[in-house]
Amino acid sequence: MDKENLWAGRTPTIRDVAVRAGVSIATVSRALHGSRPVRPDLVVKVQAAAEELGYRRNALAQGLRLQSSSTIGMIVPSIANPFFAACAEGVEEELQRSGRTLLLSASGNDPDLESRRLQELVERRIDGLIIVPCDLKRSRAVLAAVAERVPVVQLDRRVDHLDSDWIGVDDEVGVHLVLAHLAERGVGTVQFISARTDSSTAKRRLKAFRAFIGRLHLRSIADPALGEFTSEWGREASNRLLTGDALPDAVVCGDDAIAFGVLQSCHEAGARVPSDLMVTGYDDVWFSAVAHPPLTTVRQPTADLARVSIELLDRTRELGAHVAEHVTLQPSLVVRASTGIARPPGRGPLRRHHPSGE
Amino acid sequence: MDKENLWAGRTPTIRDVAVRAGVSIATVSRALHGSRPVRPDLVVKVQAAAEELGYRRNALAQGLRLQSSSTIGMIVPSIANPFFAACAEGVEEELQRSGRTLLLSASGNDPDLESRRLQELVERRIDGLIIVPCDLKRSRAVLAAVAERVPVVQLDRRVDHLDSDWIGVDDEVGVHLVLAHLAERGVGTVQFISARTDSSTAKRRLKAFRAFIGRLHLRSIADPALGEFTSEWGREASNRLLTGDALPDAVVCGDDAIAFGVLQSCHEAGARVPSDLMVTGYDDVWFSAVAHPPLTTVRQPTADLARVSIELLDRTRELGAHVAEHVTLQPSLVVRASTGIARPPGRGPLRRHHPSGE
DNA sequence: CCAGCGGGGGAAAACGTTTTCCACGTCACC
DNA sequence: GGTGACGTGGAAAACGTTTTCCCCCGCTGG
Repeated sequence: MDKENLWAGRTPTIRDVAVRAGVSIATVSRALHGSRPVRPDLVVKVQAAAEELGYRRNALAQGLRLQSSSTIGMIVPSIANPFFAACAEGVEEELQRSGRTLLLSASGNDPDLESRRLQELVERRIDGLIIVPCDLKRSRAVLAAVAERVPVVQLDRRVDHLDSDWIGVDDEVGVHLVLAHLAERGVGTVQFISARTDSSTAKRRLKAFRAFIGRLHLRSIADPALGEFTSEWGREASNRLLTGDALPDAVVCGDDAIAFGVLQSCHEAGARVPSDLMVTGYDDVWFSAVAHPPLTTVRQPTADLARVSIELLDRTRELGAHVAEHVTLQPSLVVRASTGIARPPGRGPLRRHHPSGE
Repeated sequence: MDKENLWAGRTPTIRDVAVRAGVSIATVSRALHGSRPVRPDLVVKVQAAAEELGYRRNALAQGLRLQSSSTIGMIVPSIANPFFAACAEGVEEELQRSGRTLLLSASGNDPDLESRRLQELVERRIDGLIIVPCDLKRSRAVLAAVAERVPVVQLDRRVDHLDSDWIGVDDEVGVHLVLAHLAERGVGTVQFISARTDSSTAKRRLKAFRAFIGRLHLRSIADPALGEFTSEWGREASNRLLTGDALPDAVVCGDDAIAFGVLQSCHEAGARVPSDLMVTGYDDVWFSAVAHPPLTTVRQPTADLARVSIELLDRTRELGAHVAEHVTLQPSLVVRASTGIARPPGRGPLRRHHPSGE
């Protein structure tokens, strides 16, 4: 087999199809897209020729001509963060329905990196941008510049004072759901462990926390511990807490990753969750359900977030520049064992199978 | 003067820069890329003009002309699976160094979907493809066709009988590490919970498991339970196991997600890990470290996998078609508490802080 | 002083599409 | 039977680059 040839061989173009079908390239284009009527027999011939040659449109050329790459760019702080991964997966899935593809970049929570990748995407002539801006302030300038050239939707997080579409969930409600639930469970004292307020979500959750504890007659035993949205930080902050001389009834975490760190720290220190200490997360990433104990957390509807992101993008595309739209979805509380009743003790001895007779 | 043109939202082209700098477009191109010497004063002028206009190259046009999109396509079964997410993040990071970007798609473990997304990527004229083929057999045909047009690297999984580069880790060694470790810890009986052998990794791990248990004097109490690489399946299989009338000393899981499901099931049934039952995972995704108990697992070096993938791609690009290369990296065992000694009991009563005086 | 050469700028030809024209038949209608 | 109208195919012009030529100019060496 002449693999050699094929490697060297040009991939077939619309011109090759035209020759083979004995028509002009214009006719080929029209036959394949139906953009104008073509005699039925020619359509058949063209399709046959395309099929035989294994013709595939060149999306670059098409994009150049059409001034639209049918490509959407997305920038998230980290792909490995399962919340963002879920959003990205949702977006990707949604895009496939309209034959578009996803250009995915990670900013690593670094505004400079973020800005560079943004430029990259603009150069690729993306038709729209979905971004989880990493920094409340420092992401603003570049993003503003980009927003003048291409439709932009901010997802989850947002920057200050930028007139751009945004889609996210209501952090006030989310935090309120958690705190109200804790209050109902008889919690008196809490500790908030979250991330520094560089991002809008961290900021809003903190603000909401401060606003609601008083109203719900909860008491914070110490200033909120603010670090990063990572399990390492959760572990560290929790360790500090557990070695301190006062323990709250519950630890409220800024996201699930932090909560995992807290849970681990509790296990290591021998603090039992929820009987000694309740723990809550935020995001409802898929494995918060299989944590030990399963985590009470605030669900953000990632599929909806993804869907609406694209709706907003498309609307902006149609309408042209218009007044920015802010869509706020409602979160829901997922109650699991980390704020529930301690699990019942094991039910009697386990039967064990031994290789050679008992 | 065509100030008119420069105005309305049109993003500036190389031609605009040329006009502003008072040179030809050829000179602009050369000045910006240094592809041929240009008089220093002109270089300065061009750069200034480009800067002032906010000029950004049009990657579509460039790609069309250069016959290379400086884009790499990647297809994984699911972005939400943290192992693949880690690989994708590694690839993305690596690509940025050479100014390329990542086109990421998810196949959802469906060969038909996979094939469609593959076509999409080919149309986008990706310079290379990194794929985790979802099905050992059914992914082959399309992939073979694509491999004739564009450099392909299979990552982690691979299809049968395809002459293409592959990079992954040695599953024999990985499984052996786990089993040898268990044997050393005095385990006599084991149960394997993994995924159906539609994928090469599932198949190889199963084969290795079967090959080594005998040699290490372990005994499998039942046929391996084969489902999917999900925590739901782990949970289900484990539930069946725990309600059966025989319990192994250890459960060996095909990946970490399964292991999480198993852990959860154990907690629910009151089986203590590792004292009643040891559990091992595979992949070492980031939160296996914060599971309860932290999971003993096989680490796959995702960053290396990503790096080598791209090296292979680039080499194929340089050399043209060449005999396929298979790179096998070595996994390592990460021993944690899920096969260790049960954690020491809590150290005395915890101090609790109460709102109003103790 | 002239021929040759080298340095460097510009015109123009691709790259593969889509779409606007234009041309050519055929038909219908007066 | 002439003349529009209509239906449909083809030529060609973009889209924004990079790069191959070609040309001009100044220098150098004989």
